[in-house]
Parts: sequence; structure tokens; C-alpha cells
Amino acid sequence: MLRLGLCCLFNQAPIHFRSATAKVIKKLDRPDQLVRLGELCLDNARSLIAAVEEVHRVGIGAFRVSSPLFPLYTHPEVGYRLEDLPTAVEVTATLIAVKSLKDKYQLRLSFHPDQFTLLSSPRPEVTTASLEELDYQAMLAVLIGADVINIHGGGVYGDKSSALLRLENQISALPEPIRERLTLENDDHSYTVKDLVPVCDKLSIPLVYDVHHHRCNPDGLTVAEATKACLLSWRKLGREPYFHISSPKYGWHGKPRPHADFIDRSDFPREWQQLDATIDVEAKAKELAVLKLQKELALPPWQPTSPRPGHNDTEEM
DNA sequence: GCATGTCAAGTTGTG
DNA sequence: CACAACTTGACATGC
Repeated sequence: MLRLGLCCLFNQAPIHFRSATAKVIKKLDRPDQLVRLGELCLDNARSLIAAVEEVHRVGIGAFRVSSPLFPLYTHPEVGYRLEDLPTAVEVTATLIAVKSLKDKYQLRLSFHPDQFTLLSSPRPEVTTASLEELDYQAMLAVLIGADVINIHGGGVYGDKSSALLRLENQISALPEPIRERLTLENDDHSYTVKDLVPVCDKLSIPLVYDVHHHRCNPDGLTVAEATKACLLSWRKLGREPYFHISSPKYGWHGKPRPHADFIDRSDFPREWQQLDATIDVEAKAKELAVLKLQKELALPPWQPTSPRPGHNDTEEM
């Protein structure tokens, strides 16, 4: 069965994640900073509970958690650790409650660090900051039971093969909580499925296939071929495959950039229809777009199935 | 109240 | 060479 996933935010449901700017936080002394940040983290952890409840309520099977759940966590000047916050105990308990809920509802949770997180840069300070960001997101992933932290290949720096080599070296040295969740995704201007398949193969990590990026940045593979290669990378590991879909706001001619409000039914690959896989829907109308596509594909609302006798769930994260 | 500009970070391609 | 584009929205500021 296919499950469609919602990315980070809601259109209709009154669920919001709070943020703060470093400029404002810096004006406070350290204890006040931690009080303020602690409030934001607790509010956001509670909003995550609400998000998981809402996703379940409307029949969506996966949710991508927004990266700044803990605002400014890895900021070089005002960054902090969970245990430094006055609300640490409550925040932790709330995130563990998220995990119980996602188990109960059989949801899939994931992270997608933004474009600043990349492991191919020749600049050590960029890599250091990225590793710190991955550490942070892995800590959250462990607490809430997310099985995916998905990143792009990063830059090319005029020489793709040495960039890929740096990427491989960094990934193979990752701490286990990150490495066992890390996935690579083809992007819309540098790294294609064709570029990433050998890397994922060598490192035994899965490949997230974004068909919109593939259409913007083709590599000679057909959608069917790219789908097959990506499926294999997940199935070798015994894990549920992961894809992304979106439609361009201004059509396919030229370089399509911004995401449309909804998914155009004809952009959804036929090859995906019968799979057991997660498809994140990247569309501005958020849960409305997920539900509309779900309906157009004649998929039933996602709901937990009763456990099958003899079925062993211990490998689930 | 409401409109508008700002926000930590990297890299690439455009104008 | 500056700046928009990448998953956009929330917040601060100023009227």
C-alpha cells in the first residue's frame, strides 16, 4: 500500500511551529535565553503531538518534521543543548510521547535538513557545521522514532568525482545514529539518481527519489529506471522505500522552480501506483494537497492495521 | 490592528 | 558581481 506524506506544515489545521531570530535572542542574558528557547521548544514539541494527532485524524500516513523544531539549536552563538533548557524534562517526555503516538497510529516520521547541511564541501567549517546539524536532527529522530534523515549531495565545486569522494568519506565516518538514518536524494541541479546510485550502493544507504528534481535535472534514466534503482536501495535493507512528488507552479517549460499548490495527477508516475512505499507530497496546499491526491489515486485513508499473528515488529525504529 | 521587511548557515545559475 | 532560488512561514518593526 502507498502512503502519502505531509511535509512540515498545515494549511487548514491550526497547528503552527514557533521560531526565534538570533538577533532577538542575543539581546538577552544567557539564563533568559534558555528560558525563552525552552518555552519555544516545549511549545513546538506540543505542536508536534498535535501534528501527529491531526495527520492520523485525516488519514495521512507520514509526516516530515520541520528542521527548526528546536529554534537556533546549532547556532554558533546562541546554540544550546536540550539538557540546558529549564523545560528539558518536559520537552523530552513530550517527544517520547510523539514516538508512542506514531507507533500507535503506524505513522512514518522523517527529517529533511535544509540546503546548508551537506557533506561534500571542501571547506572544513561547512562540514563541521553540517555534522553538528545532523547530530541535532539524529537526537530528535531517536526521541520521536523517525527512521529517515534525508540530505542532498551538496555542491560540485567544479569536480564532481572528488566531491563525491568527500561525500562518501564523510558518510562512512558518521556516528551510527545518523548513519543508520541517513539517505541521499537527487536534486534539481547537481546530483542525479545516476550519480548517487553508486554512492548509495557502496555505502549501503538508501536513495530517496524525487521525480520532480529528476524531470528538472535529467540523467538519461527513465522514471521507471530511476524508480527501480531507488526501490532496490531500500529493499536491500529491508526498508520501506521513500519518494518525493511535486508539481511546478508555472509548468514544465523552461526551468520550473516553485512548487504548485496541488499535485497535478498526471505528474504522478504510473510506476508508483502499486508500490509499498512512502511518497512525500511537496505542495503548498499541504494536507489538502495530500488528501486530494490520495483521493485521485483511489487510496483509502491511512489507518493502523491490527498486528498480524506471528508478525515481528522489533526491527521498527 | 495591519502592512512590510527580515531571518544562521551553502551553492549554483541567473540577470 | 549581486542576488534569487532552494520545503516558506513566523516574527519584529513601524505606521
